[in-house]
Amino acid sequence: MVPRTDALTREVVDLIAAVVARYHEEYEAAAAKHALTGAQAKVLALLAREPMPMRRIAQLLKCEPSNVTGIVDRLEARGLVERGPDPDDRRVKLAAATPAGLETADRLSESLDFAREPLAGLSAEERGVLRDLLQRMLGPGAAAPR
Amino acid sequence: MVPRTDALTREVVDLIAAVVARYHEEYEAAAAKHALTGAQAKVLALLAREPMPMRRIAQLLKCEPSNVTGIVDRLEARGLVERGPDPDDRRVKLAAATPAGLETADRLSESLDFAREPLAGLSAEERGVLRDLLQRMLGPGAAAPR
DNA sequence: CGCGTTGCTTGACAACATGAAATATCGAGG
DNA sequence: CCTCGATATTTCATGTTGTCAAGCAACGCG
Repeated sequence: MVPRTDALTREVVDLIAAVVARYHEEYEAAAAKHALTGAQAKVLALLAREPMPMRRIAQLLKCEPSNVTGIVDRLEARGLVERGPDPDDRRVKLAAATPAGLETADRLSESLDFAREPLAGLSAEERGVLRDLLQRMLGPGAAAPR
Repeated sequence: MVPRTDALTREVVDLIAAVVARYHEEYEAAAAKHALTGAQAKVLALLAREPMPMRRIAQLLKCEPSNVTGIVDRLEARGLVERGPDPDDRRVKLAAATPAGLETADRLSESLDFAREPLAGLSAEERGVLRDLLQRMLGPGAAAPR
């Protein structure tokens, strides 16, 4: 009987699981350094790039809008984020990072570039190969969202 | 000024972030199919391989033992897991999957082999290269825990 | 035996997550 | 203009995950 999944594929899947675990660990640790949770760090990073409606945050986080309300509440309570009106639609609230929020986001992004250190062990050529393989693995819709 | 992180590395970091996001999505979705949360699925998968003390589950999940108590409670309430005594140490409780738990874990693992499909687009040779690169990226302590 | 350590649970609490219901606004059709 | 369905956000209830501190039972060493 042919195994549904061959040994090599399984090995790669396990390695990916290890990468995922490691990524999370480092992400949470980096966020914690600034007294943020992972979810808060994600939202702050988004808003540091560009203000956006609550609804859009929920879409990017793939969660319910009612959840975003709480996360932004907590960021706002700490002065890292502000809610403002959308001039074009009074239903919408635009969340935006405050100057303090931008500053925190900056310091955060320095810590949370996971794999900068791990990747250092790879030559530029190898990083290129890795990029191509990951891109093909993720398929066509893998425009990097930075 | 030399950028702290070059464009290629940043690209790879973004791709890894995308892989992590995708992995999570699919993992949660697979777990939800069996009315399990991600954490419950992880614990069940561990116990399907081998019974183990609560303490060890906490170590593998990198969380507090008191947290594991709740997760195992919920799995036990659904008859997927059982707590038994450790013959060698009466402080220890060995958690083990029940037959129903094993069955659920089996069906689960079929859904949650992330990247089996994505990896299909890669040749065996390419998967080998990917494995080597990921291994080197993760460093020496990357023994696959399956 | 006595005592520090270990394994697990309990309780209080915060964050995250979902779903349903309430409110306000928008936009299209009559 | 007015109604009515759709959309954006919030609030509330509820459940799961996570932490930490405290408690209890059992271990094992001196």
